[in-house]
Amino acid sequence: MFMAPRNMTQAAFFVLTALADQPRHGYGILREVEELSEGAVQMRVGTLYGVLDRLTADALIVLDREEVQQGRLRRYYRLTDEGTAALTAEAERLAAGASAAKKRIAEGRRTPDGAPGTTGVPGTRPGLAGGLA
Amino acid sequence: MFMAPRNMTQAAFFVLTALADQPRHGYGILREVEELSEGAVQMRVGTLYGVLDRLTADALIVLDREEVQQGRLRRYYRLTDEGTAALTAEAERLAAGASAAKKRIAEGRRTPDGAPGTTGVPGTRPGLAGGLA
DNA sequence: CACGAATATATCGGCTCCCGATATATTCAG
DNA sequence: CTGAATATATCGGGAGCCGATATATTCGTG
Repeated sequence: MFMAPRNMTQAAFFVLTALADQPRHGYGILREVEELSEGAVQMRVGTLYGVLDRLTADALIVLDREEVQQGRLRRYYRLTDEGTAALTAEAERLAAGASAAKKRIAEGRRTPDGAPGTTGVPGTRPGLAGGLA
Repeated sequence: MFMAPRNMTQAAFFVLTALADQPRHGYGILREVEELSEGAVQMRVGTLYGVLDRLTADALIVLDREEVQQGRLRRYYRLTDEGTAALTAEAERLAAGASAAKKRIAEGRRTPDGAPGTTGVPGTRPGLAGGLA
């Protein structure tokens, strides 16, 4: 039976993003996530391997190859087609959610003396998929 | 000392978004989240009250008023200024993350025969705050 | 009138998942 | 030799989401 894909966690999202352009190994993912988020996201080692296991189990990533560089093992992972699709969908969902939030904040900022709660005329509801999906 | 705000959960984000334009009560938040996400997000009752408690404890929302409509109690919550700021910041973070992911997906889609792994020339790194923050 | 659905509140146990700490091993700089 | 960086992995605690459950009123249907 088909398992409904539960919401992707933020950690999983950033791991997939780090792997989007090329295969990377665990420690490299850690550095790349920090770099692409400009230091905003600092994923912990303890978080990474759990995420890696789950993404592998869900077939969103696969073990690409294993290399030995200067005596140190490097285990490279890469996105599957399914992983790329999932990342793309998640990116659109995030963008849509962010867009919807911004619109609503702007709505709430309008003159608070206009009989709040009584009118409620939505007219055009923004919604999530506003020009994105 | 300043508490570093731990990452906002998706449930918290959607509750704040639902409250962004006007105060709402618990059950109304549930319906509004489902509506604004076009059915994509169906928050559970068990999730809601935990989120509401945490957001209240973090002073991102406050109890606005209590009404009795047709014998049923309605407990309305509204955003605080801090809550609006947090939601705005989170919306920008989500948009930036989504944007970064899309760019990287596009990068990975380029001709895969160009000596992968050896070059690694970053050139212009997109980063998260690409024209957003 | 009885029943179910919708409205509206709230709690609890289980499960998933993130984080801090910890462990192991090699390379390189001081 | 020592410490930092690189690189792997595991474990326990705690936070947070979900399903189930409970209570109570209103309204529509039979």
